[in-house]
Amino acid sequence: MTRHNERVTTTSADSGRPRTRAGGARRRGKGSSALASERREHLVRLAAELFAEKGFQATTVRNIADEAGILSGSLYHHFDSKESIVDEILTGFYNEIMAAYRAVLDKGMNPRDTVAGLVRVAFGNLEPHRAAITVMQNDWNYLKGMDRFSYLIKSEAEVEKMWVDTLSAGQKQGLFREDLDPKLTYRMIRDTIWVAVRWFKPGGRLDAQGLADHYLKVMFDGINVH
Amino acid sequence: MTRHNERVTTTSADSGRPRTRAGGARRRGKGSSALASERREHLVRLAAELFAEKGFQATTVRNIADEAGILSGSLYHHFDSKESIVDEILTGFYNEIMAAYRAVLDKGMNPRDTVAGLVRVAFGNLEPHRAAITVMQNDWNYLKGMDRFSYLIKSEAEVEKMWVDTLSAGQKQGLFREDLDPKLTYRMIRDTIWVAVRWFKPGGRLDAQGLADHYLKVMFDGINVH
Amino acid sequence: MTRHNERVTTTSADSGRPRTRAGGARRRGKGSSALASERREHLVRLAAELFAEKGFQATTVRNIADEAGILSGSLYHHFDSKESIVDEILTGFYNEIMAAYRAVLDKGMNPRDTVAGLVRVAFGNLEPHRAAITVMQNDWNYLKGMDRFSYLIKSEAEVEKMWVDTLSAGQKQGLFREDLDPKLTYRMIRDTIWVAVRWFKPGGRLDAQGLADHYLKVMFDGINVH
Amino acid sequence: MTRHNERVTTTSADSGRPRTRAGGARRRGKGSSALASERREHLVRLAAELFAEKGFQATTVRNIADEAGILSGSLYHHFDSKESIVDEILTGFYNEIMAAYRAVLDKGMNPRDTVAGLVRVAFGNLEPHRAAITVMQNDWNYLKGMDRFSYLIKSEAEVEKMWVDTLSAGQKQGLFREDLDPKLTYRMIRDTIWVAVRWFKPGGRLDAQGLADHYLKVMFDGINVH
DNA sequence: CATGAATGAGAGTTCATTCAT
DNA sequence: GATGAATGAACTCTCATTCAT
Repeated sequence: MTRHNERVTTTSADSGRPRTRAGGARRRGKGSSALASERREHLVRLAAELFAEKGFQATTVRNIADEAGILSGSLYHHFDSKESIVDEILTGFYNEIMAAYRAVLDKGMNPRDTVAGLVRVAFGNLEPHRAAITVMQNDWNYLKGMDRFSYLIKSEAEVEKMWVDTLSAGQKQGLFREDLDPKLTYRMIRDTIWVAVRWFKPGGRLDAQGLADHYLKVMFDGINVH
Repeated sequence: MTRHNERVTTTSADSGRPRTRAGGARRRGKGSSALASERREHLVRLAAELFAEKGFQATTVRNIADEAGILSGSLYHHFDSKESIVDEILTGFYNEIMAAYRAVLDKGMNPRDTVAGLVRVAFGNLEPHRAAITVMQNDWNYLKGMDRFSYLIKSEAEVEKMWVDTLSAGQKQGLFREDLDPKLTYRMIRDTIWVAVRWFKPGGRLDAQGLADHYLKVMFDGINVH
Repeated sequence: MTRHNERVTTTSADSGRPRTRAGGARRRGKGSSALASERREHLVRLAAELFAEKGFQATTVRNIADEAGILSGSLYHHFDSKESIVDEILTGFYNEIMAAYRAVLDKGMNPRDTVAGLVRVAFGNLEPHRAAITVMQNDWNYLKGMDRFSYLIKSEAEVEKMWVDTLSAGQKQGLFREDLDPKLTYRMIRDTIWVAVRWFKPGGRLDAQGLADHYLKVMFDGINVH
Repeated sequence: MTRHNERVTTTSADSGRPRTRAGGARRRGKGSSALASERREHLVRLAAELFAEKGFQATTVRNIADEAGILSGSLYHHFDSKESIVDEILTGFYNEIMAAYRAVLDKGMNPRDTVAGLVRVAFGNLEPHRAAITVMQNDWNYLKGMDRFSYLIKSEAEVEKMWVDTLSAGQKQGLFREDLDPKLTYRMIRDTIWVAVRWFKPGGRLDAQGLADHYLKVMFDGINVH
């Protein structure tokens, strides 16, 4: 359970991604396991901050180790590799947001309320998953080249389908304008939300839900006076 | 004329940024200058493509040299450093877009048309400056830490002022809704436009101006049916 | 305790010289420290030999690593840079000799005996600090250009003061000829001693103290028969 | 006559040192030859200044070319290599000083006056050959490793013989103290003179001959009051 | 004679990773 | 679990030198 590189993706079968050093015998009592897990999560959080601040490539494993007060080699007791750390960060984010998105859809609301719900979910993740989202924004171009992260592409495709279906349904029901390209519209909405992570400061003038409200206003009715 | 590190920033006084190796006597005839400049620009374009594709850090100078069919050391005949190449890319982009933005403002149109004009300028740069914009999107977090690129921050501030002033004027004239935060709105608009570079493919279904039209519709009137 | 770049200069306050990579948390037990220090000193000695033999610039870090039987990159586990190695070499030498000089002065002998004492101290360092002195003689011109080594200039000034004061006092007391320029005389003495490192071979006909005796004879009474 | 790498050593047969590119046909009218020679000498002087200031290794051919207002490649119209430039500098110095030393010996004076003459010759070269002497002092360790400069070692041996013979003769004639080692004494004298180049400033309080006088006083009679 | 572009070897340095203790 | 030493590959950059124009 606390093996290296653990990732539970609820969406895709965890097929075929490599799992280095997996075979070794590693059993432990329950108590220490929990402690180990805590330590591990702590390290992941430290790493996430650094990745967000300086970028994945620019962050060295020594940076992370320094922050944790250990030597860089010692990190390899907890993680297979630098990649597996960022993997853990992103997986955590994706698991949560996918579940939240599905919960919105499962409510079976009308398309307008569904869209509002999805937007609120996204903005709601801005604070708790700030680091993961920042990494996605800044380092996606680099990470996407690695087989290991192909699951992100799959999840992204699933999210796109959720949105496009909802937007199209909204058009059919006369809620949304007919002259919009659902795919294009989705992309704009998505990007606008996530990119906010670059300047959003928790504890600033507006909190995440205030931002969501502001954004929904513009998105639904535009900036013009009608 | 063909000195290393040449950059003409129309905005900021070019004060104090280092100009390596420039000191020596270097005067030249005339004809060769144009040829040298062509070669140089060719190399810059090659580098821009690679930076856009793989990221600034992940692109090695050998990658660039390989692409140009020369050895990595030979690049240093044309450029001081890897940084000075990306500098040239970004400066070219900023010089052009700043001039275009100012031209829009100088027309003295009403705020709505001005906003439309600014948006069209931005989308219009998506194709010719695709690489530069991609680098800005993906590597900004890394580049911003370097003194050398502080001019980008200055330019960015100037652009923000253009937008915020225009949006505020529009609100005063009753063109834009009063309940919008101009600064927040600007940021959303800005990010939404630039981030499009990630998926925009020249020669696709919509060209840049088609995108601009689509975007202006949503921005001005929202996705709702009124 | 075993941090990189450690240097204890007893003369100058260690103000403001950079201490790369030092920031991270780094605390240690005790026993290993001594071993680490031994390894480090061994490497410093190897490097010193090479610097003395081939010059600082002409000695590559790969040369040093080869001599130590490791890879060049591994040196950076122990030292920040090539410069920090030579720094360590020179600091060790300066700390020792400054202390020895001060000890001579603290005895409060008459100027003639003091001068003799200083000369003997200098010659006495020829063997144990042969490499450092050689580097000072051959590479000073290069090293003096670096901020990092400004402490050498300060120490040198302090030494000059010791000598000039002693020589002047000797003149006042009628021990040394009045028609000598103390500063000029000091420089001649100093250079004559240190430059001997170029041909002095430990285990040769004369040992360092034999040399000192020979030199003192010439210095005090000249080569003429009186 | 104006071929690359020209060196006329009056001492040693110019045996076997490589002469790159020597074969090529290169004839010229007398007038242009003189001009070329002037240009060449100018470049050598520029290079000598730089070598003296920064050291041979630390001076790049670009440094030299910059100083001359040309491109680095253009230097190779005048010289085979960086080494051949320093060779020219040192050869010029050695030719002159060897001739001057021999002239002193040829006067057949008594050993004391001969020693004084040799010392004055040496100090007299401090100003006109400051750069060459500086290079010898600072870069000798590096240059001595190259076959090309073996002639320096030969000349040095010849000079040593001149001195040692003179000092020994002086001892036999009862002019110099018996308890001195001639070889050791010679080395001290030699080093003390040349090393003065490090701090000797033309136009300072003492000119070269003033320095020589000061030095001869100390050397002959010591610093003690008798 | 000079230019300008390129070569090719090698420099110092970085860094993810391994592993015996 | 952690240390500390090391690996090995790669990186940016430098520089003497060559040569077609």
